Amino acid sequence: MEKLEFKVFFYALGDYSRFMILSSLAKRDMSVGEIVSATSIEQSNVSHHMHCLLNCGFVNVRKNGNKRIYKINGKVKNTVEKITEHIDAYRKDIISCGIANRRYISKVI
Amino acid sequence: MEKLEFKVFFYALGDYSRFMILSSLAKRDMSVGEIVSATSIEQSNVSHHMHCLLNCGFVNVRKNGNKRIYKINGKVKNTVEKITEHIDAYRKDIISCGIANRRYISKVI
DNA sequence: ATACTATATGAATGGACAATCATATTTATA
DNA sequence: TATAAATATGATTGTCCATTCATATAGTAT
Repeated sequence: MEKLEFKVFFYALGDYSRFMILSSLAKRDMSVGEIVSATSIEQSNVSHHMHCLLNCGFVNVRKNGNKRIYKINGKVKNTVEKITEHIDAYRKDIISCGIANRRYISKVI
Repeated sequence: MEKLEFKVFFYALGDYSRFMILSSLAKRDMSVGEIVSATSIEQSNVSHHMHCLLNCGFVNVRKNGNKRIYKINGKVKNTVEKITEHIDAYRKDIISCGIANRRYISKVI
């Protein structure tokens, strides 16, 4: 594995807002407005993230009236689900680790 | 899954240097000097990363003379191997994505 | 055409953190 | 005990990027 793949993978998936957006889209296709409602992330911020996710090929988009409906890529859906399962399975270990007590991480809860 | 677990998981694993250190330790236990040789990461930087990884419970340490031998945690080893497999499997998709062309990612290759 | 809704874009700001450098600590050996 | 080897620690710096705010664009309906 080379640095480029690694960086891209962790950059794109490693942001909580983007991961939440992808988790929402794993359930069903959604417009931007629906994503905003589902995630409580502010609209322009969602748009910025969608730009990133489109750029990655992690999502596709189609028009419906003046709405844009986003759809998650099948492989990405699989990855998101696996990571979610993994984190849930190791939840206790992860939470008990010292990193969880660092200021910058604790304060964002 | 909550934000805290997510943040910890991606913070600890999502750094390329730390991931390379963990990949090395997945093969065998190593002293700091051996990690430095294996990864070409500068010594004090390795020590900082080991501090983080110890803090996480991702590695354990034992003394041998004036050396410190680090050992990877079994669960983390499993995670590192799975992520490596995953990235290798989706390598082409990841590389072809627009993110890979961003300045800050391209220039680090 | 106008007003309204939905979404996108651009610029600015602040915070997180990896890497580096210098130095301290620990252990071994002469 | 003095010196050398191995590792850790502290402080600093630069960069990346998520968020926010303000505004632009596009589509719809009246």
